[in-house]
Amino acid sequence: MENDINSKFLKPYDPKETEDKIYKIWEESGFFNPDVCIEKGVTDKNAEPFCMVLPPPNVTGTLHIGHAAMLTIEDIMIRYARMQGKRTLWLPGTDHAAIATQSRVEKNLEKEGIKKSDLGREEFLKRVEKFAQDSHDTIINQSKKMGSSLDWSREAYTLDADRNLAVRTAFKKMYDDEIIYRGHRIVNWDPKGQTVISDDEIVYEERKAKMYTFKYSKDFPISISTTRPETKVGDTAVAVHPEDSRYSDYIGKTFTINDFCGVKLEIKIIADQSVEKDFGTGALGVTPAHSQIDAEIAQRHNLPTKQVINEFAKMTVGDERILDKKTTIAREAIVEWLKNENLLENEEEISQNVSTAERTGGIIEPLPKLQWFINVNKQIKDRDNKTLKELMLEPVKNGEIKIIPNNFERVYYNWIENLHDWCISRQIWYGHRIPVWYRKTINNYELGITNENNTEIYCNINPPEDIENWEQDPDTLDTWFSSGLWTFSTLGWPNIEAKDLKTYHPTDVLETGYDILFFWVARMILMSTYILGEIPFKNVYLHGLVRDGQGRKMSKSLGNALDPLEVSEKYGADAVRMSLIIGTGPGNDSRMSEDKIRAYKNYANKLWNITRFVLSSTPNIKYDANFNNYSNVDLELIKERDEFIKEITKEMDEYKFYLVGEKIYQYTWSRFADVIIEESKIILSGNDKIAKESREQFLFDTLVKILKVLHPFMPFVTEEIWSMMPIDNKKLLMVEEWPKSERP
RNA sequence: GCGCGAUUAGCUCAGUUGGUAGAGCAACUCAUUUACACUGAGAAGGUCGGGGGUUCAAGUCCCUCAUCGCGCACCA
Repeated sequence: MENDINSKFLKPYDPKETEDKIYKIWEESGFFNPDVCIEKGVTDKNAEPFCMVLPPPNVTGTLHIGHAAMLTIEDIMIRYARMQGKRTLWLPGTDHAAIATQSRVEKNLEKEGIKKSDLGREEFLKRVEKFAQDSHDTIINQSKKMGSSLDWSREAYTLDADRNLAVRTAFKKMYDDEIIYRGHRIVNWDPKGQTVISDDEIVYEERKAKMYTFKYSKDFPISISTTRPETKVGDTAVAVHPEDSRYSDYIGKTFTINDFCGVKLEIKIIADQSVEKDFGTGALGVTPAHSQIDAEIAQRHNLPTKQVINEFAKMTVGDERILDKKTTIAREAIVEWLKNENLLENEEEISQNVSTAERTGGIIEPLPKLQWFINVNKQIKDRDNKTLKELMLEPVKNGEIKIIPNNFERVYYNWIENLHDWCISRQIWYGHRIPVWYRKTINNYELGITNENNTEIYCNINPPEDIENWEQDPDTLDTWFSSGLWTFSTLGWPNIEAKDLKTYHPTDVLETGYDILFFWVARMILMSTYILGEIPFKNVYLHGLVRDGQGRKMSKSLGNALDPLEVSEKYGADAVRMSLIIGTGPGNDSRMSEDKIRAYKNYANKLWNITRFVLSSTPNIKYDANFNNYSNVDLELIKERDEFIKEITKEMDEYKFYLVGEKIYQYTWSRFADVIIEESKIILSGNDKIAKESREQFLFDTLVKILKVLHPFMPFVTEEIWSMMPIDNKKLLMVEEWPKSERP
């Protein structure tokens, strides 16, 4: 019987006509779900599991090209594992991204002239949820367009009911273990976002600033330097180095300054090791309420704390010159006053790092506030008296968790060494509400302001029964708290008997951008080792940023951003996937250009035409995967091909996808098409029946193998071609077996 | 200040345990309807950032300098 060549091959390959259709076939097959694979007999029920969780994209809009790169790398790993017969799960989800989402919606409302306070908490949250839902739908749709073989039946959201239960359960456990505590400390306050943020959410921006050197008063014996004169109205001490002979006579004395720009100061001279003799005047004005370092000094020396700046970055002391003025205005006023009083000794332009909030851009104001923290230095009984820091460090040090590329291991250690307690409470509305209730009393309860540690506290997974006597903490949790639980909250935890949890945790690979190594990867290790006593994943594969052709960051304002959907529409998702993979080693930034994508679109078509040639040259073939009557010439070619497959299989296992993609490209094009097919024309038109049959089988067999190894990279075109291959009893290509390099 | 990268063809990048410098893209010359013009053949293009060292042998290992990029810390 003659095999009819599909007439589709007479036209160039058209990804537009193909990709949506193919994705639908995959979805309807159910094979994205490992349970279905077992049910339908394509995966052995005792097969080794392989699991990845998708780093949940933020529901702040749409996917960018970086997401497309992430989806591609992960889909390659997943499809490869599935074709190797593993019980393969890739679990999707999205992230509520607390601050990021809330501030996006706030900005949108601002355009309509609406403030969130006008709406109130409930109404505002409805708006955020609507926005989040729309973003979610867009994101899911985009992920499908990229060909991601995610198990949609297990989709999760960091703020849905199951994840909320996980969050409350984790919080309660940490509270009971005294890992979570409430404390009055200097925190990073974002006046723009009106919330506290963690150290990791600070972005340093180098800016020019003026450093002023002056005395508090004419009689004061020591000059000090600062870039923030307005904070000096909150000074309670001047610190000098203990061995600084210039100032030793003054140590221990207290000076009263009756009028420092309208404010009375009591300044004690103290000696502290942390002061550098050679910096500035060698003397440091101590402002305990508005500097982390100063607060530490103040604590060591029992100094009073005097808050002079409020949550709106406005002054709370002084007279009309500074009272209620923004810090920047007050600064000018004080400098002006210093000049008039002849106290200013020096004014110098320096460059300094200004702390800004990652999401709002607001300049951070250190303020003393009562907040919730995770203690990273407390010894934990259930974990061999190790601290969270140690728990995070150990599995990476001893190789239980491998980071690829491994130079990031040192970066990780470096971060842990400098780690302070993690502030987890946020004064925003969109997020997991803190599962803590305070007893209402008549006079001592005002939310978050006068409320002190002596209030009766109830912390539990569920609210107290006599709820009318209690008020829940108004704050929500840092978004990374729920993200930290992601590897197991998505698999059924806190039900520790959940089948998925038992089967798939620890997960195999966590693939994500190196930019969230601390935010996310470290926090997952923290949560998993502490809560479950096991690592969250065995391998961490870090990818870099996708930049434009000139190496610049892609951004809307530069106009160089490539929209993954737009280019997929134009060149096909397969071409976009290939161009995102090739030339991209782990941990390195990569470059993207339309030229590159176009090249891989041509490749898809090349493969299409190779198929056309092979099928039209073998019209009577009865493909036999175990054919053994090969000519000597063909045996040589088989040897070479199988060597090639062996090599790329090894490289797949070493996560060198950028290499494998390129090698398959080269083998198919430069070797198979340009040389082998050209030579075949002579053999196929000749009279040697044996040689002809051998060559037909070889061409067909090699095409089959190319389709298989290429499938993880270019799933759409390979599946489409596969569907038209005259092969008996074939499955979908996505669940076919990855070729073995050894011949029987 | 501490740490991490990078520097190889015009551009983007590979380069395994040290063993005759590789690929893609671009540009150049030729072929002209071929399975495929979303094509084929060919040629060109490199003191591997500089200097020093180890070695029979260094793009690769060691030291040093330079330039670029990044992270963390400091930021009186």
